[in-house]
Amino acid sequence: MRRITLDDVANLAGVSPITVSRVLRKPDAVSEALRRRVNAAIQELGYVPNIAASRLASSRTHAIGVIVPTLYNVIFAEYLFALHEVLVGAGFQVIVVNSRYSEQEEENAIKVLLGQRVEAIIIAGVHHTQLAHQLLTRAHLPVVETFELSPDPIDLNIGMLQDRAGQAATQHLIDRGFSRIAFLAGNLDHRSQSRFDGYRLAMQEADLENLEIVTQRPRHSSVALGSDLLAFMHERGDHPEAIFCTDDNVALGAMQECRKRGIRVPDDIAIIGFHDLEFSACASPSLSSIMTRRFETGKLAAEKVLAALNSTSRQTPNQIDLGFEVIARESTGVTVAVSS
Amino acid sequence: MRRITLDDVANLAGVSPITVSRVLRKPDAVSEALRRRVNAAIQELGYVPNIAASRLASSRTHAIGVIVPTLYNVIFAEYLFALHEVLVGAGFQVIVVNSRYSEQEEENAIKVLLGQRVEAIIIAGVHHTQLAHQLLTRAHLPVVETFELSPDPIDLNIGMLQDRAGQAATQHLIDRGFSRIAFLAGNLDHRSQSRFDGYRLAMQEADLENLEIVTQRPRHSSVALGSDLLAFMHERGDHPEAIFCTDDNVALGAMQECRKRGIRVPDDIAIIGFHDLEFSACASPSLSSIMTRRFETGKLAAEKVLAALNSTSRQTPNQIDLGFEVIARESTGVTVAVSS
DNA sequence: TTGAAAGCGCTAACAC
DNA sequence: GTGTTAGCGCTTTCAA
Repeated sequence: MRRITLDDVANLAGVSPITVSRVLRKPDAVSEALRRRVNAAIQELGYVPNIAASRLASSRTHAIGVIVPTLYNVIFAEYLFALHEVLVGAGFQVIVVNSRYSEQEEENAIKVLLGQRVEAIIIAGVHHTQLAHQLLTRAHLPVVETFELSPDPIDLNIGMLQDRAGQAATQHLIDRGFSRIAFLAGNLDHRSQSRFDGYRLAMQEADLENLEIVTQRPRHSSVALGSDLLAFMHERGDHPEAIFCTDDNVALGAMQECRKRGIRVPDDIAIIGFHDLEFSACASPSLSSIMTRRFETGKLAAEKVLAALNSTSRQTPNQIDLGFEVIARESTGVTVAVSS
Repeated sequence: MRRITLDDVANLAGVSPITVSRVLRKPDAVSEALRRRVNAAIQELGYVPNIAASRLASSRTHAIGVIVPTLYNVIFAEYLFALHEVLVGAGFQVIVVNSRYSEQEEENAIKVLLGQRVEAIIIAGVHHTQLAHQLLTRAHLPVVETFELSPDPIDLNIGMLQDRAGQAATQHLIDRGFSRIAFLAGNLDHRSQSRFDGYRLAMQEADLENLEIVTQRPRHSSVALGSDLLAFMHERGDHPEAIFCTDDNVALGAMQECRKRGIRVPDDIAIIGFHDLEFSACASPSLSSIMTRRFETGKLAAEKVLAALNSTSRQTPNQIDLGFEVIARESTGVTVAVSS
C-alpha cells in the first residue's frame, strides 16, 4: 500500500507537483480554480505531506530543540507550556528531550537535536560537558540557556541568580530571628547547589556558619523525600529552629512529617521552600517560599529565539536576569492577609 | 557556511559515500581500516548526519508519536517516563504532542504526527473526533489507546475501567458507614466523568442517590482547586460526611482547606482521592486513594508497539485491563500499619 | 499564475 | 568488503 505523495495529488488534480506544493504553503499564489481542484484531490486521497522530504528540500526544519532535566518537576512543565505557546503559535515544532540531570545525557540530547537540524536550542541550565559546549558554539544557531545565569553564556541567557535566591531565603529566616537553620535537599543539581551556596554565605555573614545542618540524599525532589528527610533529621537528633528546603515539594513533605510528629509549624520549626508552587499559598500553614519565574522564562526564551531567527544579524551575547521574590507566609511565622 | 555532508566525509576519507553511511549504521560491515579512516574524517569535520535525509531515503523514521492531554498532571509525566525508557532504549525517537484535553487539538496532533510519518501512535484516551478516528484507522500503523478501556478500540487498548474505579472509591466510603457523600472535581474530562458515573451508580445502588453533592468548576485539577472547591462547598452550606475527589491533588487541597477551617479529617469529614500519587501516603492524615498503574500503562504500550512493529502480521484488536486498587488510609478512618 | 528541471542528503538494490 | 546507480518526496530556481 504505497503512501500518497504530492505527485499523486498533482496527477489527480491535473496540475504540476509544484502547484500542489504552492497550494499547501502559499495558497494566495495560486488561482482559486486550481486551488479548489487541488484541495479536492488532497481530500479525496487523504494526502498528508511528508515533512522529512519538505525539510530536506527546503533545508528548513521549523523545529526548535528544548532540553530539560525531567518532566516530573512541575516547574519544567510550566516552562515548557510557555515555550510551546509561543513557538507552536509561530509555526514551529518543539522537540523536547530529557537530560535526566546528567551532563552526559544532555550532550547526547544535543547531538540528537543537531541531527534533527533544529533551528535553535533552548536548554535548561548552564553547565555542560566540554564537547556539548563546543557543539553548541559551533552549531551556529541561536542557543538560549535558562534558569541560571552563566558567567560565560554561549549565546543568550535568561535566568536568575540561584545563589542570591538561596541567600535571600536564608536571610529571611535569619531576619525572623532564627539562628539554628538547616538546609534540606535531595539531589544537589547545579541549581540546588547554588542555593546551598547562598545559604552558606548568608549563614557565614550572620556569623552562624557553625550551626548549619545539611541533610542530603541522592533522590529527586518530591513530597515523599521531604517527609523522609525531616524524619531522618529528627531521628538523628537534629532539631533546628528553621529549615530552608530546596523546593516546595520537599517543604510540603517536611511540613506533613512535622504534623505527624507533633512538631508545630512555625512555632517549633519554621519552614521556607523554593519556587512558590501553586499549592504553597493554600497549604496549612501557608508556605513561605521564593517565587521564581518559570513561565516568563519560557516565554521570553521562545520570543528571543524567534527574534534571532528573524534577524540575520548575529546578536551580541546577552543576559537577562528575571529575578525572584521572597514570599513570606505563615510557615515562617508571618501573618498573611486573607486573599483568594 | 555550508553544512558538512556525508559526501564531504567520504571525500576526506577517500571512500565512497555509501561506505560512510555503512560506518554509521552497520559498522561491522566495513573493514576496520576504512572504518577508522571514516571515523577520523567524521571527527575532523564535526559531521552530524541529516536525519531528514536519512528518513526520506530509507522511508523509516524511527519515530513514535505520543499524545497526552497535558504535562501538568504528574500521571502523564510518569506514563511518558515509562514510554521513553522502552522506546528510546529500542532506538526510537518519541514525539510528544499535547491535546490540552481538546478533541480538536487531538485531531491536529494526529495530523502533525502523521506528517512526521511516525511509525506508531500512542494516545491517552479513547474519545476522538470522527476525523481523528478515521485518520487513525486508515493510517495503517499500530495505534495504542491508553488510560481507559474503549467499547470499540481502534487497534490496541491498554487501560482500566474508570467508572468501576469511581464506583469502588464511593463504595469504600459507603462501606465505612458514610451516606452523605460528595464528589469533587474541576474539569470533567472523559475519565473524570466516568469516575463520576461510577460514583452515581454506587450511590444509586446503596439507595443514596438523593444525597449526592457535586461541585464542578472549569479548572484543571490542582491542589489550589481542591482548596477552592472545599471552601465553595462549605460556604454554600453543604456539609457532607465524606468526599470523593477526582484526584489526589484536589483531595490534598480539600484536606488543607479543612485544616484551615478547623474541620477534622476524617472525624468531621472523610476524604478519598484518586491515582495514589507519591505524596498521598505521607500526607497527614495519610490519604486514602485509588491506585492506578500509569507506569505500567506506558511500559506496556511501548512494548506492544515494538512488538507490532517487529511482526508483519496484523494483530487482532486487543484490550488489556490493568485494573486499580483501593488504598485505604487514615483520611477515611482506616488505621494504617506503619511502613516506610 | 503556472511549470520544467535540478537537487536537498541520504540509502536501497544491485553489481563487482 | 566496497562502489555505482537511482531514487526517496519535496522545494528551489528559473523560465514562460
